[in-house]
Amino acid sequence: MVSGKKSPGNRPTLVDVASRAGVSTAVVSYVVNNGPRPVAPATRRRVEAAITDLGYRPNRVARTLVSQRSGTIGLIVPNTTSAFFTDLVQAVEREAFERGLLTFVGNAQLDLQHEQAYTEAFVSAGVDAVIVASTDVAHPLAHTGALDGERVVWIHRRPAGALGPLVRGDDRRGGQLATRHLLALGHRTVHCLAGLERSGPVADRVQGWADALGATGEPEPTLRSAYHRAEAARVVGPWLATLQAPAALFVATDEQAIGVLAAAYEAGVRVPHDLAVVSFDGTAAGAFTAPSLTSVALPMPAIAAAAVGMCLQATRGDAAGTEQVVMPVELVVRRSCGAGS
Amino acid sequence: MVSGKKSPGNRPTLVDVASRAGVSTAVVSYVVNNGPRPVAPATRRRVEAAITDLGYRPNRVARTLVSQRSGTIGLIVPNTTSAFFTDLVQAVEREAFERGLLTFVGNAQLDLQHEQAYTEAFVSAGVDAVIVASTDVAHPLAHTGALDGERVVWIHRRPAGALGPLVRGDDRRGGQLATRHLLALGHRTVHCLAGLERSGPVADRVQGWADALGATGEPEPTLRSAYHRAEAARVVGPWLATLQAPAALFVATDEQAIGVLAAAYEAGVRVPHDLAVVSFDGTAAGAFTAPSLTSVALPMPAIAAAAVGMCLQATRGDAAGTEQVVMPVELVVRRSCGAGS
DNA sequence: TTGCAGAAACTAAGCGTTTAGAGTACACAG
DNA sequence: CTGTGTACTCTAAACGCTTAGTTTCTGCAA
Repeated sequence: MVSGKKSPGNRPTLVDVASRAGVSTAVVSYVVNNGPRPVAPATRRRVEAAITDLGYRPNRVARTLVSQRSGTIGLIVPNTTSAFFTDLVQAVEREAFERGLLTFVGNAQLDLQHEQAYTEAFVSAGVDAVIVASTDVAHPLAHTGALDGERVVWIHRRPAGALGPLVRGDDRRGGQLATRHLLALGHRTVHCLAGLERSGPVADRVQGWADALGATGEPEPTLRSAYHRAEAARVVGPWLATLQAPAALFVATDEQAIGVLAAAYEAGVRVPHDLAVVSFDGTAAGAFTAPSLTSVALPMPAIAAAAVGMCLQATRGDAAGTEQVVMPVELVVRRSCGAGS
Repeated sequence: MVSGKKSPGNRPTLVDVASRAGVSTAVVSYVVNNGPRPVAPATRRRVEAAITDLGYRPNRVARTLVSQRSGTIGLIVPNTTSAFFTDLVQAVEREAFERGLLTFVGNAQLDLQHEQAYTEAFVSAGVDAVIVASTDVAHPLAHTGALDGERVVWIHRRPAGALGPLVRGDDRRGGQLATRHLLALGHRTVHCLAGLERSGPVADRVQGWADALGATGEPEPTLRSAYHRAEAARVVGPWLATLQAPAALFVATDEQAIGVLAAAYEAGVRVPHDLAVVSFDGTAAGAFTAPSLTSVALPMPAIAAAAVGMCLQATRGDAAGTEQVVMPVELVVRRSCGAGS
């Protein structure tokens, strides 16, 4: 260690740039940030030259510490592998990057403990906001106040008692759309594979299904399964064995529909010939199943844009606690319903 | 603003805890970190009480700034949606969380500019290491020295001239395994859908295919496509139209195989009856296609564990620049090859 | 020449931690 | 009673950056 202050391998800092350009660190900061104060053109050029020469890159950590803004957001999803969340992560991360934000991704693994752990970890990591697609039950942090003063944007559903804007799709209308489409194709009735809970976005879709069937009271879906393909396949298998073809089935999520397709293939049930299927989400995965899925599509890029936009809005803790954006849905017709081109 | 120092909404800091416990911040730090110095049991209890009362959570940002360790890693993948990388992100993030690390995910969008931007952003965000599954071409930062002194772990392939340990699967052997399996099933020959490049992990798989066929010289696959399902479907479509059934096809990645299955369905080519398919990666997605994919599986959890482990190892810049871990592969037999149970 | 405004640059106080170095208090041997 | 450990605890200097508050320097009017 002969060198003066620090081992030469270290990244250059503001001080290095300042001394090389013969100015104070303040000036360097001003030019780096196109700062709050003006810098003379000649000085600016000298600083820029020093920055280039040294290969200086601002240290986000230090910047975050003092400015209280990190340029990062956290995204928490129930899992990373199901079709919908894969698309969501992709869309959010992309949108964020375009706006100069880095994304932390947290996989709650369908577990509230994890969801909580991630939320806290992200906050302590200084994220400017966290986007939560909550596991479909009451969010544990909504009540503890651990989120107070933090900017939280909810996607899909906002747990009871939680604060922060919500971005969601028009689930009920989507359910109607899907069901009516199958009805219009000549099916006398439409079955439904729903999720496990009685409320929340997926329940709304099921409600839409019931609406279209003219049902009243609490809808009772034909089948229920957790939101992953394996479980959906398992649940639908026995049902397929006793199927009176032709039949029609509305599946509440693409993820489950992928399981249904797999089970149908195994059971020798031909889709759409014996069983017409329409699902919900409009995921990328659904476009390349065999057969491809007719699905009610959520405008994922718009959802991501809205959510990320809300992360940037105003300062934390503003009163807009109950803001809500409902995104329009659209039926994308492919093969699985039997009407595909 | 009547309150003493700061608005009460702010999170408590070390100073708050210290003053409430009647100790210095150093002591608080020692108990929080089970620190480098001992703390008397009674004092420790007082500090712990203060922490609980105040709901204190250490600020990762400040901690990172001084300790130069952030407890975060960055993961950069060419895209987030294809089957393999979905599984990789999932596995790495999970492994990291279990070791107390947070994960930044960067989607290079198959673009080197993005890959570079993410790498720099992650480094400036203070990640302890970055795991890169590089877009399959020369990595732009490998040469600029921008990564010097940073801990980088490569997955899948290490660009020429790059430093840092590599974790990869036994691609060539996997290609042999897949091809031999099809041969053993009675096929006289096996076709191959490869990737676009002539070298790298996927090229190794193709080499394995050629090995099994007893070919010599540079292997010439039947078809080539980019690594996404849409492109694979497009490329394989015309070929399917002229297919002499029964035939056998080795597809270099699950992602492409999903496209092949979709195209086959569209073309009325029955898999495995008319076309036996074996692919490579062993992704979760491949288990629920119709038909399910027989695939050479990479041990994803082990790969993630190895990669994350290497992130933690030693300090940055150690000499282990060319370390390499080759993971064993295993043929998972399902339906698409025609031998499935 | 003096005074003053405005522009540009500098100084220094943090942001919330970690951690060497420097006490302090007490127990016990001499 | 003094000297020397031992066992904690405290003080204060970073970490790299942002940004008020202040100073310095010009140019120009009077």
